Amino acid sequence: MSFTKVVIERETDSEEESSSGEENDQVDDYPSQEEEEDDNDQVVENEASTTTSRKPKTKHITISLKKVCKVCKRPGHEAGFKGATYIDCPMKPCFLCKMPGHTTISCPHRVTTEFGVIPAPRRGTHNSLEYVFARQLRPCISAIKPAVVIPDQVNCAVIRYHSRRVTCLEFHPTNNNFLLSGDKKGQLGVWDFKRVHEKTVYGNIHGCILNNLKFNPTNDGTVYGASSDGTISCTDLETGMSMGLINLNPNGWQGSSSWRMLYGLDINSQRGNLVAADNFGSLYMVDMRSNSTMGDPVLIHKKGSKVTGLHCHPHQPDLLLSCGNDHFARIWDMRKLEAGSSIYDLAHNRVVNSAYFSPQSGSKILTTSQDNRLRVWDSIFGNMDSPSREIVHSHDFNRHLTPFRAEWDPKDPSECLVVIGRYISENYNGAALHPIDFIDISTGQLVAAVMDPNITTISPVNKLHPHDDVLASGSSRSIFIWRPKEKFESELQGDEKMIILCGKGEKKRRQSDDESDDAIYRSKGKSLKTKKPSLKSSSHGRKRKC
DNA sequence: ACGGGATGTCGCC
DNA sequence: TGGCGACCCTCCCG
Repeated sequence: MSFTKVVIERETDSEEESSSGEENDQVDDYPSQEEEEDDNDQVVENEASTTTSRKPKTKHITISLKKVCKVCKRPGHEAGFKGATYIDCPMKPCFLCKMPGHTTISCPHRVTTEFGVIPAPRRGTHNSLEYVFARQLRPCISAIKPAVVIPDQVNCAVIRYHSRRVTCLEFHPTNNNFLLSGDKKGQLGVWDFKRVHEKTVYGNIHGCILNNLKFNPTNDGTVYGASSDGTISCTDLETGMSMGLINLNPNGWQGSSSWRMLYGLDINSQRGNLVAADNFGSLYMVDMRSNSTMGDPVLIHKKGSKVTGLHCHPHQPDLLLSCGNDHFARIWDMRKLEAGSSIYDLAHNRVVNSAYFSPQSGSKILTTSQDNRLRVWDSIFGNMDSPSREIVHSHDFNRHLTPFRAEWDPKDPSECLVVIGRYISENYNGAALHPIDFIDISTGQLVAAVMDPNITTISPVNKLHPHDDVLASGSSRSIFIWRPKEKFESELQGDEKMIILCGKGEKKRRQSDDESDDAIYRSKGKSLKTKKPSLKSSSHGRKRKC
């Protein structure tokens, strides 16, 4: 192991070294004497003695510019990006599966097409019913699984659409080309991605993070939003006029310990209720006919902990699913909602970012937890005491990123395909890219990892279209629409894409809210004549059918 | 090109 | 139980 060595000459006259502390500063407080000896003491000592004997009046400080690990500050190894490949610190547990003894590079879960699956232990699974299921039914299920087309090419995009990072996306339920987006600032974007220049951002609805958006099932011209400003809004998409349904901070800012934020949001159309939950563990219900709150808030997660998500069962109006920072996802009967009365508590090792019933039958639950695992809980064939499957996948918590949430494909009748962005990057031809992963939860296999060489940021927010083969992804402040390559080519005649670049900076955006900053580029497969993001056709995007 | 800032969660005291 | 500091493969801006 050889490190660069630099010798600094310093005039000291006859004076003794004033303080060792100063010297320590120069060598960056590290390494300590003992470890210095351990590593390459010989060189250091020789250097010091020869230099001092040659020039007695000059004190030489030998600095070994040891490449110190950026993560653990120890010498002998390096961590961080080497080109487009990230080298893990060997002192830390694997960044992917969180187990000690190896790094991400050598993690057995890294190649998720082959591994990545831990079948969770299931008690009492050796009965005859289980045997019959495994022997006779399971092969049929995989055989009838329909071919799924993966949207793998960027079709159009709005670069820097929002002035802060995107936090949620929602497709319009009936108008297939409309995408709504929320951001960290509380702004609501309405974009017609078929006529890409038709986009609006409403900035006066919420004061901070727009955490969730849900359409009104009886009037799809209005959308509800839950925000960290403590309000639930109901906004008319045409006018941008908004009405508040709940305000948990009517007295304004009284300090962070009392400020309430709303995260989870869903609509129970059969019961005519809107449910929302806050960062103190409470659930609120609103009657959508009268827009009035119903009853008192109910504590559904640990007191003082954030409820990160809510989801109503697609068929059974009495079932509600919640998840939170107390490491649990819980199933509730809405007819008797009271603290501690949950039907099931689904335990996780870390914070649960999201929990969703499967979109068609509602018989499965998909959870995303910050322990880098997706879990599937099966209410028909599984035991709700433990997940029927755990899938190791990189979607860690990072305070600067919108939390990752694995989402079902609403069009997949077999309820197997889910989409989720990936945190750790992969080296694709010298670029560190963060793919959006499509995973088959019945096998744990990675079906596709889609990426574009121009999207170098992480895409934590992803939504699959309810009817079409379209994926919307939110990456930093930009929004991308992905479509399958075949469709893309037949419908758009070649590689044509529409890319909109919004204003360069926030300052500019603030000064003029008109579209003058925007530039629209049309691309026919060739690279754009601009240094701005060009979104050239990607040769990296992989597409497979499952 | 580099450095600062924003700021969730968790473990420790 | 509450406050504080460490964690972190971010991302944007000056």
